[in-house]
Amino acid sequence: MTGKGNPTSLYARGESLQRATAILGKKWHPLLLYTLLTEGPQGFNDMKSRVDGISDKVLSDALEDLQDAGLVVRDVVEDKPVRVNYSLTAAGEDLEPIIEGLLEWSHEHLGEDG
Amino acid sequence: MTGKGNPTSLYARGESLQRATAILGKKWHPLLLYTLLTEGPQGFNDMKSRVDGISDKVLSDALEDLQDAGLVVRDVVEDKPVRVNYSLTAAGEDLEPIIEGLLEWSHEHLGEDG
DNA sequence: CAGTATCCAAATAGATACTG
DNA sequence: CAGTATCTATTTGGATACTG
Repeated sequence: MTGKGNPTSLYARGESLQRATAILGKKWHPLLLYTLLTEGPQGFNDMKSRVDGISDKVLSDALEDLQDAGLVVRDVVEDKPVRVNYSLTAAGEDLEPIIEGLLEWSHEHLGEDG
Repeated sequence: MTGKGNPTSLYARGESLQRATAILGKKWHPLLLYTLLTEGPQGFNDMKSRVDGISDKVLSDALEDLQDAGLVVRDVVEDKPVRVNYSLTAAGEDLEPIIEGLLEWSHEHLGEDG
């Protein structure tokens, strides 16, 4: 019980929590981050083929969002054809234990299969 | 690197992740859980006054959703007026380390204030 | 290969008023 | 105290087609 009896700090924590879950709560974001964590830096189509069911537009939007949030970096390799590489920032990598925890919690309490 | 080179297991993990974040990604859920974690079991209006900016309807919907997910239990104490008490299930309590991790991550990477 | 442009459907959240 | 009923606004996600 960390903040017992202190509504102000509860409020401040609420803002932090909401800023964090505004990212992890997007439908595809955790999975995209997890893909980068486990499969390493990769291109647009690599991610698309690994993340089952995502469309071009949604993947594009999601990656942009993750860049804006500072979790992912995009770098363009000027070849022909152009290659683009997505990888995690330190902030993105620091989510690993949280994502693993989520996975474990999900298995324990929501079951292995849907 | 746990699932390297195995798209099938990555896919299975994706489903687990999405079931977990379908809960934690709702705007108010993590904060409601955190309130129950730090302030203990409490009534509807207690939660409402602690969670800044939430409306009756949204709180009501959220609590129902958390019950359906098996994270929160609601019990009615038949007094006059009726008292209702919300508390966490074991599954709800097991989210504590994850929520703390999220909070810590948020402070480190998103800053203390907005 | 790596996306954009449109257009559309569904899901969430919020304001306001009312109830036992 | 503990909600429900409406109605609306906003945010996401998705299908399809096209581009350098």
